[in-house]
Amino acid sequence: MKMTRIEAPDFDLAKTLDSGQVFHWEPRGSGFAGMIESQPVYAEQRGDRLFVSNGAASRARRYFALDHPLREICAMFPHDPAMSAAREYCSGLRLIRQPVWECLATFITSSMKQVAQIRQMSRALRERFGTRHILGDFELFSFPSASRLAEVSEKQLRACALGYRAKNLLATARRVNSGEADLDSWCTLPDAQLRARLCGLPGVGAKVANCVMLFGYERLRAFPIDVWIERVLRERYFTRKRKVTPEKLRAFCDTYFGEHGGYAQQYLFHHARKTAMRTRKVRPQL
DNA sequence: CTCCAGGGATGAT
DNA sequence: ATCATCCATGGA
Repeated sequence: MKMTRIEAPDFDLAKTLDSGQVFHWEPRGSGFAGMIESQPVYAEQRGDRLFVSNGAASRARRYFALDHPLREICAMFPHDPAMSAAREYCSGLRLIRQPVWECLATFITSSMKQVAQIRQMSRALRERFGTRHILGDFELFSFPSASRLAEVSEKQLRACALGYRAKNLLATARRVNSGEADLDSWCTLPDAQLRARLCGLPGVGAKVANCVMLFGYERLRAFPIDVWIERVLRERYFTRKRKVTPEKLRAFCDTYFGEHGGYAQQYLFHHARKTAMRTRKVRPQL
């Protein structure tokens, strides 16, 4: 396969794709294969260089946010023990610029699911309702558009293991398809209004809205609070304090972590999740 | 087997 | 305004 070389300092492709922000990239050869918008892409990292299949360089640079000043962003994180450990563990992790609909739909399916299951649902939706592409020896499927999903049945979505999420995804797809929810035009809204619009969609609450703002709309201040982050906050920032209400957590996150709070959040999330997985493997009991 | 997962909507206090 | 419950599914 013909490849194009991209300079990619301060970037870790594998870590970025394994950090729970995007769910469809799969290991192939010595790299990864996935879709960027409607283009099939193979990407492989060698040191500070990223090699991508021909014709994908421009999209890849933007998708992987290689223009984010990562060193400066990390330097602006708060300096506390939890944050420092996460910063060191997650070096090279970047926040991807995802297509908004794909991001929204995927995170509607994410509620009360593990990352491995979100990947399975994403794959099922793509294979059944997306468009098939061939790239060398690889077969890839685009994420189905809102108009495509708007015409399938709830039963078909449940067959993708969506469970109770099927109804929400279908209802949101129909609102987007009808134009009642114009995701593209929302990119000019200030954070609070964008969040309010997103939360008006079926299956979208504060957590999913913040994920879509962060991963889809590039609102780097958005700070999703899920079960992992809440655990980190209670254990590392609110140690031995009673009456830590959701509002207190929210207020703390929105002020303490600053301008790039979403980056800080992703680093804390990835660090917590990966270290927990490791200790479970090493110590099965207890 | 039990417990839990990148939660949200709804109805009861 | 908080709080409890239910919602499907499968990994660990």
